[in-house]
Amino acid sequence: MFNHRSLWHKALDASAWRHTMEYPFHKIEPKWQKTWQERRIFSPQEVPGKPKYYVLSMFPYPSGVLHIGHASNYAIGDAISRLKMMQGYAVMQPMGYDSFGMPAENYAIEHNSHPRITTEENIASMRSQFDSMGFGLDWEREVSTCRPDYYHWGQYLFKKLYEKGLVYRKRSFQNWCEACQTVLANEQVDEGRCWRCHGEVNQKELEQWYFRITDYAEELLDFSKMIDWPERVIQMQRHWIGKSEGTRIDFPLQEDGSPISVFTTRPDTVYGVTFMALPPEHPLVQKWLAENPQDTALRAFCDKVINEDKISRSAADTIKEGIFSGRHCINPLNGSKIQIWITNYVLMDYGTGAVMAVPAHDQRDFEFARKYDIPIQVVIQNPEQNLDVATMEEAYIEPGIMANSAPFDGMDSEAAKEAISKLIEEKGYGQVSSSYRLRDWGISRQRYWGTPIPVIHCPSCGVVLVPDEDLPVELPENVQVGKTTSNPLLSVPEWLNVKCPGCGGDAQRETDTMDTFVDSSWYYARYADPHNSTQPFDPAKASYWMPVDQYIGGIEHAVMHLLYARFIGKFMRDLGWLEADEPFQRLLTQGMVLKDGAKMSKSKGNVVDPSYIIQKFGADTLRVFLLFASPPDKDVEWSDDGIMGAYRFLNRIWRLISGNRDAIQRGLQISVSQQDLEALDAKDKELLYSTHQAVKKWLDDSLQRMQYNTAIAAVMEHLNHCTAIKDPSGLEGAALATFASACRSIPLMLYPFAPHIAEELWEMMGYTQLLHEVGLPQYEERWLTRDLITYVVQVNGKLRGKLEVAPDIDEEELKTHALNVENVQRTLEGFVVKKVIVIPNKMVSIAAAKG
RNA sequence: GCGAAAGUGGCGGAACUGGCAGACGCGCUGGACUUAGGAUCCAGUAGGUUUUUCCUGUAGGGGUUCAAAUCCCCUCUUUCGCACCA
Repeated sequence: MFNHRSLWHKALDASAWRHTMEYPFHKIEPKWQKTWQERRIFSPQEVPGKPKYYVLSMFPYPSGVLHIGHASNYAIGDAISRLKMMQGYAVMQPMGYDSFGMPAENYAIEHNSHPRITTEENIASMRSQFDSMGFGLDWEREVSTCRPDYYHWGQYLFKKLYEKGLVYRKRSFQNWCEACQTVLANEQVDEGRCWRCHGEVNQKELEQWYFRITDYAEELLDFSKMIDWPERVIQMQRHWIGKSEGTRIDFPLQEDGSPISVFTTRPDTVYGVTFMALPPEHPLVQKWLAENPQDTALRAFCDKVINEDKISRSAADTIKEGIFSGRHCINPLNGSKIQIWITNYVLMDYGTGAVMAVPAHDQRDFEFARKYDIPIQVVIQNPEQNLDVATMEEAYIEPGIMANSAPFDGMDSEAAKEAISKLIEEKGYGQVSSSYRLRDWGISRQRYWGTPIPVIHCPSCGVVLVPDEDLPVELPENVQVGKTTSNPLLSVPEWLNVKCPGCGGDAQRETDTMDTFVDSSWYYARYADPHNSTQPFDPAKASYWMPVDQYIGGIEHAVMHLLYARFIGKFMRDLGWLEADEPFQRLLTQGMVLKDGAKMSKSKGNVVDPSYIIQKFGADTLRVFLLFASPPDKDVEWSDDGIMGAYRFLNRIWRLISGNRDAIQRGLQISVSQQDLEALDAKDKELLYSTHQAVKKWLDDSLQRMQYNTAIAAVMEHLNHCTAIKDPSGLEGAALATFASACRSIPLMLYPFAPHIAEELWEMMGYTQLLHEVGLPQYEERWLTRDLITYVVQVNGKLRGKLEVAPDIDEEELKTHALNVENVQRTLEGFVVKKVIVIPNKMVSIAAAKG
């Protein structure tokens, strides 16, 4: 907590109490939270014709403790939400819990309890912490992914995907985390380690369920439907999908003519193929192994490579190794005989899982060929320096002039790419195609605490989907969590063994559960109709609320969650459940809260507990600090002094308004004419100008730019102007009215950031409406421009004087004035004026040369 | 290695389309009120200087412009993403 200073611990010391600044946030905050809740202002209904605004912050895993990062994240969402409420939108800001998954299971093991119990306890505890922050969340729409009424529809969605051919099962080598005892999707492996526990990941052959996200690869590359997504996230997704265009070519095997398919982006190098590279996992290799059990050298090599962990195998600097298979295939273009090698550097799950190796023009193939003395054939000549196989030290990967490529010799290689592809298609050797880095999404997890996959395995019928009327397939309760080494659901026979819905014979349930990213890939739509018990949601309600107007979450979800959610969103659209092509119109990736430059974590011992801050300084202080410290998409550096600054700011406001309560109330009753205002003396008129300017800046920063730090700065600046008025109670007439209306704007501008104190001050001024009903503060154009404008005068780019003139001054007159400024005259001595440039309302710039 | 973003006081950060660099806050310095200060109020706070008067200054170097933190080129540093993707 506050370990580098102990100042505030003294704040609770009674002897020092009387001098400590203090506004009654302890009373105010619960009061308004209760009022909001009673009046249900955060539970919007669908009102046809009323514009809606859907603000969604990524739902948390219910750890039981509200972290400062949550506070920061949801403070941003709440600011947007309340701003939109002031603007008159029907605002929905729901909240729920991503409550399935390993952490919940591990937490229960740790506490020797059941995840259902610990999860519900944690949810209750988080709920009260959310409320103590004063977030405007619609709890009537709460969802929790681990409850049967939610995962029922996840199972239903699985069935729909299955029926549309987007689910399949495949036996293959998987990323296996030994610590978590489960498989991981490729996206969940980070530098060869588990994204959650950072344990080592190795390869295990398993049968797994997959979602065919690759069917949507092309559409997922279309980002044109988003209004405002960070370019960074789009780039990351684009790169993750990794489309490359090229050609698929079939190389017939010498022995029986059956084809080996390769994918290449360099069809122009096809005459330079000198060997074929296959990974040990390739089906052909597996077939050869099965047919020739006596080939121990091949067997040993394959076993070794497959069992090598993925980190070292996939690292770019791993030494390339291979073994000659003893077999050959034929290059269909020139009939040459090509050796087939089994290697450790080809990936089974990219392209076709086989590579035509062109050592002269691919660095990896080059290294391999040099190591094993495989011939190298130059087919693209470097126009600047002739390539010689004998002396080449690296592959030549640039374009050049075709050589040793029969009919294409002398052609430019870029042109040859197309010509050769065309020839390949004409002759039926292959076809032009695209390949994606994106893999299908493996959703099976060998864990207990997840959505059961609604499938029954029947010895005679095979895979049978659980009928709709039997959904949800509920998780059994009596599982010895943490006590099983294999799939936990296998240990519950009364759940496991069922009758086949097809033939009525003995059958077994699927014991894998779904990746929790499945749960979070459609929750945004469930919020539109969270209690529907006959379908995932009513499409009519979804049509009102969807898409999400503003989605907020961490950059860590740039690829996984956001890509999966887009995929399922598009699928639900294709089913006719949703109308929008994209579920999230705008995306804000908020920054992290750092302390001492590092992410807060228990292990580093630099965690700040938000409830401690709320208790000492109030939720409004915490929110103002978090929003003021930096723009929403940047990291926030935690600062104890910064908290004090925010607290001081709110106290100053409190003193200003509560201290001048009567004057303000009186001033608000006075009706003033335009003439009265025009006649104000300079000091009071200045307050009028600065009020309108502050409101304008505030509106701009908070609504257009979503830059709350500067919006709050505008309020602070405005406060400074208000407190500069020394004796407000002595004011009267238009001057008092001006002061009162300057003060009146403060709660309005504070509301999205510090809603409790804002409501209290508003009430103190004698108003009875809640602030979101009042609407946004307004400004008038007239009071943005002062009677006199200050022009800066520059000579050759340097500030040489200032000029106070009327806003409607004639340009020529202004130039004359500028040239006559004393200091300007002095600077211009010995110079000839070449040009005078006027920037309206800002400056006069004089270009002069020695003369 | 490839790609992207960023670099501004002691600190967090402002400066939106090129137009007074350092808004606002923190911290610091001095003062006021005080038994006291961790409250509050006032003044100051980029560096230098001849301290109402000019010079330098937005990672460094060049360029475009009347005018550059902002645009262009090169270099350096940091962060992030990807990393045998054929």
